[in-house]
Amino acid sequence: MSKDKILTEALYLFSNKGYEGTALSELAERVGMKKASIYSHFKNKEEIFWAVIDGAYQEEIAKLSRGMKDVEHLPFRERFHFMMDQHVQFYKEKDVNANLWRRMTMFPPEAFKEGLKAKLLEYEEEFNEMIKMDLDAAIHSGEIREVDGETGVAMINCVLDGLFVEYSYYDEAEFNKRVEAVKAMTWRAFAPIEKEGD
Amino acid sequence: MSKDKILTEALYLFSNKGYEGTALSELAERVGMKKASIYSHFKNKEEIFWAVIDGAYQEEIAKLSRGMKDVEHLPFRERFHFMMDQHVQFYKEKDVNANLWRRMTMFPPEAFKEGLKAKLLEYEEEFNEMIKMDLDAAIHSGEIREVDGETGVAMINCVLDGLFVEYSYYDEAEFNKRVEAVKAMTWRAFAPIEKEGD
DNA sequence: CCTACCGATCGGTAGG
DNA sequence: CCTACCGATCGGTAGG
Repeated sequence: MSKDKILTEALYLFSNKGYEGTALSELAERVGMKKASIYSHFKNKEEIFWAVIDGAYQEEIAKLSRGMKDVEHLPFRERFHFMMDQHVQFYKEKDVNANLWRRMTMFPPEAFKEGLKAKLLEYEEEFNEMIKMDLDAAIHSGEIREVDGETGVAMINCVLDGLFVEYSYYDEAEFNKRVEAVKAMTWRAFAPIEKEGD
Repeated sequence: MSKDKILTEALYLFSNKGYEGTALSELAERVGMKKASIYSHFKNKEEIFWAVIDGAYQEEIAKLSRGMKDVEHLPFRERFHFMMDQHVQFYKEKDVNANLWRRMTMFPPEAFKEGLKAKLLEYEEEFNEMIKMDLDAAIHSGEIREVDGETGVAMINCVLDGLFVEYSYYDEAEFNKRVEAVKAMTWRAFAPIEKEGD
């Protein structure tokens, strides 16, 4: 369907050039139609924008809970590494989605600022709730050191955000080295005192 | 001088609206002259861009080495907290500079990508070299746990990058809570095993 | 889904 | 530092 094709190409362009940086003429060319024809499918550029954002958001929420289900039987340390790797993998392979997220988080088009913020906080709350429960369980089983739930969650969020940024300015090899370093160091912050990890 | 005024206002606009998002007509209006008059001071928009970037870069380098000098006599743990706070302070107060940095790191205008990357890596190398020496000294004096230099540097960079991003999407109070959490947890990753910090 | 067009705005120039 | 203008491109519409 043409409508889907428009959304796919719009995702690509918004992700790489931003909202204002994307011309409908270029979008039309990628889709293989004339600019005016886009208006048979969408009311205006803004409507395309929200359709793209909603699509990306749904996809992420689904992926998140799918990923969590897969590993709930593993020991915490492995869950931790898995979660880090999953996010890193996401930064790498679904460049379009991750990039769109990056852009809209940090530099939302002025007019859509409020709406975007709401969507992002919604996502984060869901994520935080999952992590906090996970940490509590790991503390009780002695798999990690005592830590306040919010503090642990804040730390994990922060290193993920850091890697999120760094992916866009290091080459692949350097980035991979940094991911391993950060995983090891973050683990040291959580690890029980007696049995030192690495 | 009008030229300085142009640069000041251009810094503000590039920082808040990006390069392509800044119209020379708006810049002129802020400066208090007509658009065409800008061309008596600069060859074109691109020349304004590089003048702004160079100014911001020089300012950062100067601030970095000034800050480091101030604290070299303190114990590592305090140096560590100071360095974190200094960066956070920078994110907060010089919103223009930090925001420009954020933008140009993550979403450089296509044409200036290469030039910007070079400048950023230059800055980072300087920063990394300072941190690595600092870590080595702290390991020798037993103030922190044994850690590979690059690994430690990568960790510090990552949490700073994470906070860098997060500043733009939390409110002040929430952000401050996160800064404290991340400082405490990062310190746990570096702290000696015997004497637990917090 | 197209041709043909709109008013507005962009970066930049001529000429003073 | 200004008035007056340029060609190109923007999002969007009329009418089929």
